[in-house]
Amino acid sequence: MKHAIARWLSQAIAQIPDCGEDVRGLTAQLERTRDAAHGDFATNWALVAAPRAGRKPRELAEVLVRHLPAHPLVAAVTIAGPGFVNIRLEPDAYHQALRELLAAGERYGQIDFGQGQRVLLEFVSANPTGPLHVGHGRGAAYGASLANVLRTAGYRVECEYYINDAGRQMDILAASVWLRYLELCGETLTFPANGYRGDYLLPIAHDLLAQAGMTLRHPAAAVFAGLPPDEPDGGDRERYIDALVARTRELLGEAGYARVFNAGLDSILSDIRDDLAEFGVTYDRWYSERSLAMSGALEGTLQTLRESPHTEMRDGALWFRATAFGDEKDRVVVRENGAPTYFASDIAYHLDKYRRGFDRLIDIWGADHHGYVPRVKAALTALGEEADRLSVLLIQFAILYRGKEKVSMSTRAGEFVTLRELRAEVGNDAARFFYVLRSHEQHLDFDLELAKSQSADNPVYYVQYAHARVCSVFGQLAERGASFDAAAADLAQLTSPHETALLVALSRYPETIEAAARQCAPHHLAHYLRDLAQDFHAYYNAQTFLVPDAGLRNARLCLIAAARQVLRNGLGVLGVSAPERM
RNA sequence: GCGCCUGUAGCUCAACCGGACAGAGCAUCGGCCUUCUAAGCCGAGGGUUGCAGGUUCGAUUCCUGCCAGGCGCGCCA
Repeated sequence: MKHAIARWLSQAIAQIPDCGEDVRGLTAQLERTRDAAHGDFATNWALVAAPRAGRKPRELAEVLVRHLPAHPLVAAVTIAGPGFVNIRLEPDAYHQALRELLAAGERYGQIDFGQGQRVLLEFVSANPTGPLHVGHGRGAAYGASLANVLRTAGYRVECEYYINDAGRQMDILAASVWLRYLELCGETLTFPANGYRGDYLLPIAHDLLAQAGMTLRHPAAAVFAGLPPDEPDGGDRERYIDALVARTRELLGEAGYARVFNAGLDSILSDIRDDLAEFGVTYDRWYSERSLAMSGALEGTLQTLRESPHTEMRDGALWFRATAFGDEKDRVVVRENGAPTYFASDIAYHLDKYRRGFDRLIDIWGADHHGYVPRVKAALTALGEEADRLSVLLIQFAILYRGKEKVSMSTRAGEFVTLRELRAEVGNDAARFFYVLRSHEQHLDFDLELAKSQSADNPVYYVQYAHARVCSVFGQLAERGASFDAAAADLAQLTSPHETALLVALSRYPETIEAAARQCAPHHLAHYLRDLAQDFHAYYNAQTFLVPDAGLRNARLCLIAAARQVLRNGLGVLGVSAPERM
């Protein structure tokens, strides 16, 4: 609907004589009016164009109005205020839109904004060193909802999870798994301060013991002999854990080490995968960091960097001159000891993404990684790629509350930490909805009590209840032995304020999808659905739908059937169920 | 110290590329179930958009400077 009006306007503007190209080329900004007295839509074209045309805004507005041809949907065009052009639609415009909505069904809201552009969306990508926590949950809900929003808006989206399965943290995990295994074998040992201490390693160690038996066992004395002191003994926890990792490798040999390493990785990764799948978050591809090394992509990238004028050897390490591309500091890509940094893998990974032919790359990162953005973009620029094709969306932290009380996020307190626990307590629907209720760049206060409450306070139930209520009305209709006949509906009778409000709200759905896609902001959709539910509930309380007059009854049923459709479509995009009864 | 983000009603947050009178929910107060689900509805009060300037027809939005909070500043990932 908005599209049609916008096209009509820009065509008229292009026809206006006595204006420069720059003025005619200005696309009209078309907005919904805030105040019904201003009609349905308003454009500020005359105000924006006036300075460039060297004419007064109101005068320009008059010229525009004179050049607007008649339009079947438009009832009146008026000039108001400093030079707004207000457009009032024919009531029938909304009735037509309602018919189109019902005909489109689950496709209603699918628009061509993205024009089939290919987008690669990478999100969560948490290190597979432990279960996902509530912070990852927000990234998961946001990423999955954004993927759906973009798909609905006409993009071809692929979702990807980058598995950080290389590097020091994974070695520490492997060593931690092995120590737990040794404990099960009967060895007595002191767990390292910097090891992974979580209980989730215990079943992994158990499985390892069940499958490998004692073949990986070494006496604790041999494991710890000659290691530097750990932190509790006045030593350095980092140096200690690195020595322990080296010892683990040495004693287990390549095959044994790989076995322990993979036991940890596979188990944790499949847990993450299941957790996300249960949360309605699925990926087209799980991309392994290790595969970059194995395929030679990493070495290839390093070679290109070495040969480029943008790196230099300094203190035995290979440095990338990031400062030449606007970063604060130069960055190491290959350490003095010959090992590539995480940054090196990340350059290779992003380069690979670019080469896979996407029009646009989107990375969703935790806000604590924001300092990392300039160096990645710098590296891509240095390697001749357009850094602008990559958008890094930073997602702020979620803070859990139980009522007024902040929930401690520390593992030790035994409070909520994992996404799995959160889902178990509040349910997937509430979790998905709450996570995307706020703008991603805003800190999120997540109230567990509210998310669980089955009341009007809870926006999830509020929206779902609207859907269930429509279903219930149709149930009643069937019980009374009547049926719904859209063709018999006399839509012209939908004239009450509640009906008008609902009609307008329904017509706004495609625009909401567009706004959410343009701004990568699924929260617009969540807010829209709440507003739509509100319009429906108000209507429900004010008027009876199942009236004797068949024309009116079917018209009202058309309207609420449309509301149900949009609620279902919108909730689907957010990954929230639309129950038929509650 | 430097860099990025955020300051909007008592609380949590919206405000589409700079638009018309800054909007919701919660909380507070007052009403509505013999009637399609009260997990609902109706009404009321509540604001110097952190502060001070600037840009212009117009600023919550853009610019500058302060103040407050968060995050980041590793040959970690």
